[in-house]
Amino acid sequence: MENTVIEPEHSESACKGTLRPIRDALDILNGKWKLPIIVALTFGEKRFSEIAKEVDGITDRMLSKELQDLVTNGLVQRTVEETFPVKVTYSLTPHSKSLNEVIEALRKWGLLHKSYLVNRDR
Amino acid sequence: MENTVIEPEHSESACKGTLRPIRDALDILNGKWKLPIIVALTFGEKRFSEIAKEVDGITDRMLSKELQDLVTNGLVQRTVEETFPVKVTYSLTPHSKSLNEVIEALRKWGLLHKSYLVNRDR
DNA sequence: CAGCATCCTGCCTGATACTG
DNA sequence: CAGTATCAGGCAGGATGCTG
Repeated sequence: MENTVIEPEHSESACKGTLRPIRDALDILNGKWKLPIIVALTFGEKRFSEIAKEVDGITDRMLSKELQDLVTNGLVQRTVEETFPVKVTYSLTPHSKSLNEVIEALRKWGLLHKSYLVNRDR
Repeated sequence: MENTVIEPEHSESACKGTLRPIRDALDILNGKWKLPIIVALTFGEKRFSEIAKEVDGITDRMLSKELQDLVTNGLVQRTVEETFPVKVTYSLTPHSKSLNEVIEALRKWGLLHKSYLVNRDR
């Protein structure tokens, strides 16, 4: 039988159990750009250059790399239309829609924290 | 609660407006450790070494640095008891409680994503 | 337009040792 | 116990230029 590694009564274990999924999530969403890219795509499918325009300060190199990561992790879909010139569009996958809650929570907290700082430093 | 109306004609502006608070939040919560530290503290105030034990893999140096950041940003409170040896405890500030929603959303998404990967790779 | 190659820099991070 | 000092490595991320 498997060792049951989880003892619910120990708060330390409870803490670590809570931590694991959070670390998992942070590992996928790590870095400065992934969430901003996803947010840009929540407004609809976009082309490479359109995303670059929306996400302030990102370079082509970073955008390229981050998009690859996102595709690999099933968060973004890449579609190539064989026109000329080739038209490549990126869009969110159904699975990435599940990030809405995370994004909304972050957005709200960003606003809250800003107003907190204003009040504190006044 | 009022619907923050999104003007259809300026979808680019709407996107960037949404992006700013998210970038703000990510700037505060950046790095590998800040959220895990905060989560560890949601289970109650803790001493330096206790946090180090809960947050897997963190070094003293990192913990020290990150705690300073968190104190600076008003998310963590540092309390010194002048006993001998000195006892230092860290706890969340009321303001950092507002991160609960973010943390919960991340945790849920971490679990969701893991099950997504399992299904996909099977 | 889409996106990769190259180069470069700073920061994140780790390991070890040390103080009050 | 609660950190800080120092040294060092690696990788994220920025700037620029080039290809199909």
